[in-house]
Amino acid sequence: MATIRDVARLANVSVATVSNALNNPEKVGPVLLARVRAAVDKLGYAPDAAARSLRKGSSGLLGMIVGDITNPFFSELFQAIELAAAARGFSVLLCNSNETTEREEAHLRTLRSQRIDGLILAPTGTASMNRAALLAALEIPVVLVDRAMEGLGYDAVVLNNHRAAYEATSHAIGCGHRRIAMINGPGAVRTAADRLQGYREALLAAGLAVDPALIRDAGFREQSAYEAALALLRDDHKPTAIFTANNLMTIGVLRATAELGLNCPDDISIIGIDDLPWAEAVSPRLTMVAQPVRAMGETALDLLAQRMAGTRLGSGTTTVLEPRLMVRNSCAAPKAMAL
Amino acid sequence: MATIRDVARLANVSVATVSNALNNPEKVGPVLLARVRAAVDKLGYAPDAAARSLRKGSSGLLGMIVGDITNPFFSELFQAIELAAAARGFSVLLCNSNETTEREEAHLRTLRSQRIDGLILAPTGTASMNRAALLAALEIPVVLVDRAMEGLGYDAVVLNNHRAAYEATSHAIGCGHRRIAMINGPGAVRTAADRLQGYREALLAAGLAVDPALIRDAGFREQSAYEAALALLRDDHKPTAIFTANNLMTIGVLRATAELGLNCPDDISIIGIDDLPWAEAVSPRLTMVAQPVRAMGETALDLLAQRMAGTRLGSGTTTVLEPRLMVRNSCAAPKAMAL
DNA sequence: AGCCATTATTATAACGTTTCAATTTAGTGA
DNA sequence: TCACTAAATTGAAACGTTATAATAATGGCT
Repeated sequence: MATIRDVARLANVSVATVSNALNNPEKVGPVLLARVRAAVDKLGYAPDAAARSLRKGSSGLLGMIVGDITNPFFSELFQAIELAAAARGFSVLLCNSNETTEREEAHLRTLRSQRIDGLILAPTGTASMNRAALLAALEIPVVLVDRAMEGLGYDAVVLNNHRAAYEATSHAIGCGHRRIAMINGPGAVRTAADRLQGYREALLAAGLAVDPALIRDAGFREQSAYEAALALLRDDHKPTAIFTANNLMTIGVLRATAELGLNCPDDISIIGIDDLPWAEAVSPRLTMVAQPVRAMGETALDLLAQRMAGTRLGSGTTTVLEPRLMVRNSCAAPKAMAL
Repeated sequence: MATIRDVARLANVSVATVSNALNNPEKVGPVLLARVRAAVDKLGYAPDAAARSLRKGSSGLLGMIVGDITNPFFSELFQAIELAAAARGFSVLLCNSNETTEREEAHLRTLRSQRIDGLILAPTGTASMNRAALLAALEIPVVLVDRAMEGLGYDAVVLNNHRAAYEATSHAIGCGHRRIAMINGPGAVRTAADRLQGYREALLAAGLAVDPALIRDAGFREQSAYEAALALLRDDHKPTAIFTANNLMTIGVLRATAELGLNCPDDISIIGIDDLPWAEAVSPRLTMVAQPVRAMGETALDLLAQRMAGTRLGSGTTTVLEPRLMVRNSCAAPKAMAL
């Protein structure tokens, strides 16, 4: 593999000139520039990122940690972020924490060794002292996505979770539902807490009571949501609609209704947060509250870039993005509606 | 950020000893070992990957290029590969080519600069001279996944595409179908060609004619598959079953049938290659031919590791993995069957 | 023509590791 | 106790860049 010295020799210039020709073309004369470029082409020279990183003190690498890349929300988010990063000359090291704190911390360690210039973190679960320490040890800008973490001073980009839940619940109410169950994430997670609050307020605003029996914590997991939905739907006094707080849990609920042979939306209405790429492909088409995933990724990367460039200072702020209700067919008027 | 010198100073040993303590613990005495470890802990020292890479000539980084990380097949594949790589001490730089050759080549270039130690490539589209040159310039082991590329001498891990299509088609025939359409990828891609061949042979083996009007090329894309299905289903002499050659196209077909108000499987049966995480969640549950994604990732990484370690030599070979038919409900006996 | 102010070019010192060869220390047998 | 071998420790070179400071070349003015 050709080095910068080979290029310099071939172009008959100094290595400094080659470096300049590549990084500050305006600083080198036209004839040498041409000679260097020709030599670079002929040798197929590609600068060694490690050497550059060592000398410059910055690697051109960003880290991104997500809980589950298999989740369409995260894979779309990564797609948006990688695109935005590439446009700015950064590569992204994607890490899958599998929703466990250990792997998240392990990844944090390797990212530190890689001397990443910035980190996009979708924190798994709840706060952890250890994690906070590892993040601080990174000594680089961090932007949180999807879930904010209070008190650490990081920028964050999150959905207006309250509004998302409020709109979903209101839509169900508008369809004529009175008993609306909510399958939520763990109460300790801020995102889940906000969504619960939005659900409650929508109910209250419509003059409906909040029935604790209709609120289940399924930890944002599909299997638990499946079980919760099964329990809910087997109950004598079952709900006419189920509102799920994320895409995985929506799938779990779908599975439960299919298994029970229930027809949606005739027997049970379903509405969830997080749009799915195939929401329009199934019957009934799924009514969902979509997150602006692309905008989320772009905003996060923008914030990160500003921090890295030093054009943004001070304590982090939380950017709140608005959800969009995608009205389709899975949430409709209950068939056997008691008027 | 602490360097190895800081550790050496604190532990009162030479930098060489610190390096050895970290990389070849057996080569350093117990008391110094302990001193070094204590110092490392106290300083929170993490070796600089760039410096190490520069000196050792290997980066500990693997590259992985996929066409669309949003596709569940690829995100599961990445998950498996990242896990296997981490177990061997490698990090993975994931690149999304968005199915375009330009971005794929751009990624190839940055991966080269990063001096990755190995590459997992899911090549987009057909062969390209330029790509072949870029790959060769990498001068590192490459393992192809999902699609083999003939004549370049790389190892590859692929599905037994012929068998997958054969089984899918046979299953449809077994259900009583006689007019089975196939929505396929571009004929120029080996994967698509093999699947077509499997479809044909299954038909022939059952004594059925191959009707060219029932075979459509939708380029492995959802939208094209949607359009193809629409055309197919509006025809007077329409098929009773549709076989799709990948997951995206299955979604497209689903959308088309939903739009036409057709009931699956009563009006139209559907069977496709690539399982989907939500195949059991929708009604009807989708009958699909699953790829052994996890095994694929592990095999690919294994091959790559062997090449990198130099324990595997010679020209590359293609490992063929077997599909698994997941019989569910979307492919059933045609209702109005002309006997 | 001669001087000064730019502008182009270059030599060289880092950056933080690993590794080789050299040195020191410890251990053995006579 | 001494030579000799093996094991432990270390000094210093090298990896391929970039950036700084120094030098060389250019051009504009009197």
